[in-house]
Amino acid sequence: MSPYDPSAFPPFAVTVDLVVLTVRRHALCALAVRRGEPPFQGRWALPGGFVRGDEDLEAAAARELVEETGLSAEAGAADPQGKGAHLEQLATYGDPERDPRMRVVSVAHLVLAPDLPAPRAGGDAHSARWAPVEDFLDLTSAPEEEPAAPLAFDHARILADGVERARSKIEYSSLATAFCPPEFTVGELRRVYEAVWGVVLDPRNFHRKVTGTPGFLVPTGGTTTRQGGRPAQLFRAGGATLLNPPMLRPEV
Amino acid sequence: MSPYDPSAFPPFAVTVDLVVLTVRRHALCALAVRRGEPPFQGRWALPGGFVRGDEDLEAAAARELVEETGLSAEAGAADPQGKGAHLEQLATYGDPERDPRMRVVSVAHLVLAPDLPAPRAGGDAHSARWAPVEDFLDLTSAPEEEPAAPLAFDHARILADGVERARSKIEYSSLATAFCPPEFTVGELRRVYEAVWGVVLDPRNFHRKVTGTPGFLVPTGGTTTRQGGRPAQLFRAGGATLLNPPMLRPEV
DNA sequence: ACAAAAGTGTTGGAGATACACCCATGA
DNA sequence: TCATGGGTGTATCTCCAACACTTTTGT
Repeated sequence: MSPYDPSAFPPFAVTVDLVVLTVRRHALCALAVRRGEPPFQGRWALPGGFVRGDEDLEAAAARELVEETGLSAEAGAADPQGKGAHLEQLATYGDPERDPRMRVVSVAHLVLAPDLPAPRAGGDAHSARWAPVEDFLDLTSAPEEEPAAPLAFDHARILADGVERARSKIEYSSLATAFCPPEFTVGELRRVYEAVWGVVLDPRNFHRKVTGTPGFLVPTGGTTTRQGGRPAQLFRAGGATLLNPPMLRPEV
Repeated sequence: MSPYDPSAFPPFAVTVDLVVLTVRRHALCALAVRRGEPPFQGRWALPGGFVRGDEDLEAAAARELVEETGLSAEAGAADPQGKGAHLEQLATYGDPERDPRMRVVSVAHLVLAPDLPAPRAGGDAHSARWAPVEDFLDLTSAPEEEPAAPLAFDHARILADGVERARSKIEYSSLATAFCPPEFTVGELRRVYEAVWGVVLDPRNFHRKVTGTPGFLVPTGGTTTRQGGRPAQLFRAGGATLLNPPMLRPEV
């Protein structure tokens, strides 16, 4: 079986799919687009598209993100300037039956973004929406408004993997700041943790912990009262990417 | 840009590459095969091969593992029976220039195996060897015997990612047992941690910690003196996959 | 004045490190 | 008897959960 035997490397299509997460109204939400063509026409799906012949995987993910949401992304650690969203590779899905049209291998990417104005539906997408991840994952509970219904293809599985990655990664990295605007308060950061983990945290201990972790937060000097109550200090994300000690998720 | 426009999905070849790790003589070692054909003929590389047209990615990885090493693998958590090695997806590498012949996307997988007899070179591989991972990664230090030289393609990067994954995963999961034979002693498990992390651990505290973590180890009732000294209890891997509390890696 | 959110002090307990000490075997 | 590795006990230290309490705004 020489590697030059054409039958040894059957042709594949390679796509990128995006799990785009944000925190809105105290809930972890994912971006979904409505499919305009078969298969799964009219169903919700993750944004994504084909990788071009001369394009790196990460570049393809960043391009699709811009096309479908208008967001710019920066790979690697959350960028302290807040110019764009965090983007990282998630996992690759290649079940031979996952796309009825042909053999498609999809390299899923995870994007974490601050809360944004309504998503702009661009490119192929006929419409786009944010919805709480439970609407796509807990098919047992019936959501109030339009049920998000099962996602197309194997996208529910991909979304679940992305959510799990985000939940575990904010524990030992400073990635939670990727969900915040460039300047944010400790309370806003705490609400990110509470939404992503689905727990309530003690505000006092949380404050001490994050301000005491070296490199996590740097004060900007400003304050804000946008959450009401006593004015809160504003912070930017610090340079640290790994938190030591990690944030502790309350036991399941 | 309809998805049925042929130019929209240029053909890719999809391969799996394997980072196969084990602990031998108190060192973390990786499996490498010598390439029999260009490009990089004669150079060491990670084992791997093309994914077949009707084959799942994980199945392809397991098949390549058997073909090149004779090892059977079981996906997911380390199998308590010890019938095969642990296998999980690592990451996907798709730089357009990574293979000079054509556009190849490689889905790398991580395999953790107990120490084994000499690897059997099967399939395409002309020869195979275990070598300490430093021989492939620290190109500054000159190894004693044959220098392993830089690995072919982007395999040094893939190996580094696999090693990093193994190092962090044994911290919060029971995966270290995948490096041990089906029945093992606490001391043998400790030597796995020491080799993978490159540290020395206090045997007394380590013993207390692992035997006190629920679900990590289950005693078989037997004992052994194969390490010399006082007979040690034998254990199997317990059902737990996530360790709570995690093992703590001594600070860098 | 009151509600709401920010931030500080204090305390008790869980778990980690460091290390003294004992146990059971082979040579 | 000694070397070797296995295993237990115990003091000290660090960090965390819990919660009382003060501060500073908007209404």
